[in-house]
Amino acid sequence: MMNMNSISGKPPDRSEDLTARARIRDAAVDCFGQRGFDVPVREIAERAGVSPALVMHHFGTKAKLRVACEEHVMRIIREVKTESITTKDQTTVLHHLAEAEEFAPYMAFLFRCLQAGGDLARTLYEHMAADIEAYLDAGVKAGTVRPSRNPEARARWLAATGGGSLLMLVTLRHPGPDVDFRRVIREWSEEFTLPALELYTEGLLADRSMLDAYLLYVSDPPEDSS
Amino acid sequence: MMNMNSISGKPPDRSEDLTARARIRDAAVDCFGQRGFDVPVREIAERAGVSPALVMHHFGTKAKLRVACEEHVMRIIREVKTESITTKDQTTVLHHLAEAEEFAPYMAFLFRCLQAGGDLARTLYEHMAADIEAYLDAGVKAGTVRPSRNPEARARWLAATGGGSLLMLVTLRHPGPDVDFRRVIREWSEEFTLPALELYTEGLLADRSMLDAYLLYVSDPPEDSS
DNA sequence: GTCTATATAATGATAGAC
DNA sequence: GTCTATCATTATATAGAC
Repeated sequence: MMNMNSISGKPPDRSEDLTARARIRDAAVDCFGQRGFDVPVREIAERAGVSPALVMHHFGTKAKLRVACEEHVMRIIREVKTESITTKDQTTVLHHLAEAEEFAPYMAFLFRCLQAGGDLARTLYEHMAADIEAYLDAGVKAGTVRPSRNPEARARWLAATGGGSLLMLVTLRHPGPDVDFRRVIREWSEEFTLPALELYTEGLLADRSMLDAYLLYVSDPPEDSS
Repeated sequence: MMNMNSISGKPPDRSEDLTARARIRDAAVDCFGQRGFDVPVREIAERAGVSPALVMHHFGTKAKLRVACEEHVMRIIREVKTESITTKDQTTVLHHLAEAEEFAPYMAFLFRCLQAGGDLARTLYEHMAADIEAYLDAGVKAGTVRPSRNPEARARWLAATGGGSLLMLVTLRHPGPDVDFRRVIREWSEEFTLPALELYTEGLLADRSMLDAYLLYVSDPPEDSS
């Protein structure tokens, strides 16, 4: 559970012999991830070792630069996912990514997307939910996971609570611009693994009355006042 | 569970016969809540019906204006909470607040604080966790809630997942500046009540192996490599 | 392709009249 | 207390030389 740096494939090329365009894009991914999307173009240019004007020359606007970063990161994630497709455990791929040193910038970037909203955030959320659903479905078939009345809703809830609680920890504990993403993941694990596992295993409510009342309520709604 | 607009006390005075200072502060609460803390001072002034210079005259800087808003909102929340102290059900006070029309601006503001981080966000989070812990503790004593190995951690997890999932929905579904907070709450309920209740009642994992393995792991850690 | 220099726009904040 | 007018800063984006 703790030392599975088993992501084999090529760590994305970050060597110095890249085109300026690629260097700018990589610098932008780093800056956006560390400091959020409010980071000035000047800083991205500085990190890439070029002038601010060259950034605009290659990408037109800051918004387009961001889109290019999103596409690039998504492509990498997709590659890693399809590459580890043989691994049964799709769900924890993101977790492994978070622990692997060389993918830290991409994880930070994805996190900023989740924080800022937008198309990529929605896509990411859907992917997380779909992965969780498939994973749980396999568990149900294997008998290790309880079946659900609505597996899709359950997966979405798990994605929202998992990602959301992480989002919460970051905004609470890292008010400054720079986020040590791996540290947050560690804090999250230390603080929440016990209660989560406990609740996932034993539940929270001692009796079924609330659930039954809700099921009765939705099966026979009083009146629709929308 | 669905029509408890039972918050009796005075809806905060929003009439037109307020000092300009109070009108500016109220306008700021509205703007910050709807549009986030990036809203220009000019817009706050416009909504308050005064010049931007008057805003600075009364509050010095935008940051101080924000602090004044935070203090004002916290004072109102505190009043409502102490007022409904006789109600056993402290946890759902915030939920009722969210549904009550006249408190919507304050809830939106609090949400923006949670989204932006800072001192108030931490305070809010601690309050949520403390309320939940007290509520669950009463449930444990009454026999309706299962006991936990670490009630405080459980309460914090519930606060983080609850607030975090809401945060997630907002950033995903409301990319624009304006947020219809009550609508998000409604979506959240419709989408997540079933899976949450199901999981809280029946659990997720069919057997105890993961929990037991974790408990064994923490009781006898392999080696500390920090 | 890459740079320096500059235009343009937005925003927080100030000066000073009334 | 309240306003108009303005400043200073910062950001994105452009123009044009090399």
